[in-house]
Amino acid sequence: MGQDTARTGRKPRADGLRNREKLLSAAREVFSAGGPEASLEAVAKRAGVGIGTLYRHFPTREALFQAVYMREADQMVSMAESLGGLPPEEALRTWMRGFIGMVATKKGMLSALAPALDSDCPTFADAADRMRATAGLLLDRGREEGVFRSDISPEEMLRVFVGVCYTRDIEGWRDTVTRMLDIFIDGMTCLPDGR
Amino acid sequence: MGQDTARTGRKPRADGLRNREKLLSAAREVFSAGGPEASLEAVAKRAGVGIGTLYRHFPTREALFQAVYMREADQMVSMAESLGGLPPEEALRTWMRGFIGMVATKKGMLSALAPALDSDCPTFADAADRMRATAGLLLDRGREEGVFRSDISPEEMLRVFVGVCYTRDIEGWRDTVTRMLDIFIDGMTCLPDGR
DNA sequence: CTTTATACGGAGGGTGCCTCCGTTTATCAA
DNA sequence: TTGATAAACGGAGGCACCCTCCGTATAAAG
Repeated sequence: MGQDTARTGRKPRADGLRNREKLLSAAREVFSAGGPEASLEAVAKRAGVGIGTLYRHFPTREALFQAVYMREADQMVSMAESLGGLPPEEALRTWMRGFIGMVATKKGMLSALAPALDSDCPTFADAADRMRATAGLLLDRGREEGVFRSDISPEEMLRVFVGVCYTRDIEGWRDTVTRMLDIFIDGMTCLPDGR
Repeated sequence: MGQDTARTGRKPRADGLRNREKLLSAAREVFSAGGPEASLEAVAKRAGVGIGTLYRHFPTREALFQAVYMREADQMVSMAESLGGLPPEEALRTWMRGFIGMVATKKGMLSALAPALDSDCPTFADAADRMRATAGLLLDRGREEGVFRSDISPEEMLRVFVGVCYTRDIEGWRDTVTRMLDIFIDGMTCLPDGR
């Protein structure tokens, strides 16, 4: 849509913005119900919009994912900010649980997050950066106090979170995944006696 | 193919067996080159066989994956057996490295392994069982000696291995993944002082 | 009310999935 | 050998989805 809006200084068209919103909420519904590989044509239909319109707004499936779940990424960021009071390890574990909870409801999120970590599209690379920065903050705080080992980067930690969460679709998914990541964090902590 | 071979006691047809082999090696090549979502029609073509023949031998994409990578699963099993001499923790870490090495070359393997863990098709559930049993063996040995904690099942550990490996396609993938899983195993070990 | 930049919609060409069934062929028994 | 028959073959065809392209519609600006 407004690829030249900036160039000509015109106001963005109202119908364009409206359709964008319709598409986003349709996508949210469709991906929730049908999983992340639901058909894009179904999304367009649900939004009451032509398939061409969908593609103009979101040139790739991933672009749509990322737009849909950007909000969630922001929630993760602001949640981390509210964790400032806790001791680092507890903060990280709490954040990790929040992450899992987020994934638990929004099944499409992983499909958005994983590629977002590599994305070079500026808009979304930005969201990914905020996530990375957030994770980095939690890690650094712990490192300063000598709680976490230092041979792991924020990005790597995020990738592990994402990877372990991929294991979906089993009874007791949430408990299992939480336990697994708790074990991982155990491994990340330096013990008082030097490890 | 031989759905009634057993019933009528006829020898299985030679061309059937031949085509099965041709399909398997074609699949191996095509999946190596084009990734796990390469087209099945390409596989059939490469094997010099009709698409119908492919589907008769392997009714689903997963069935084909699993058949292709069954061999690799067996290698993992027999590798574990050769690790009997090592102390449990070292054995597990070595096996884990072997696992990563396997995934590093056969990119399609993950797509086979993950669903195989849930599969109810008897033939392949069997391969998955052997993997589970193997992992269980490594774990149990360690538990007896009080090296590993006991709140993790073989299956869960495998799922973590698989999940973390999903993080592909980055510079230094192999080192990163190895480091991450080493950290996970650190978390799995009980420290002498009680944790 | 015109002009024009924007956006819309969906037809259409392409690819891949999977099924179905007429044809071919390997095995077996006579 | 030679038929009979079970087993396997192959690819046409129906379907769903992907994505592009372009004629049409319409909101903003003057």
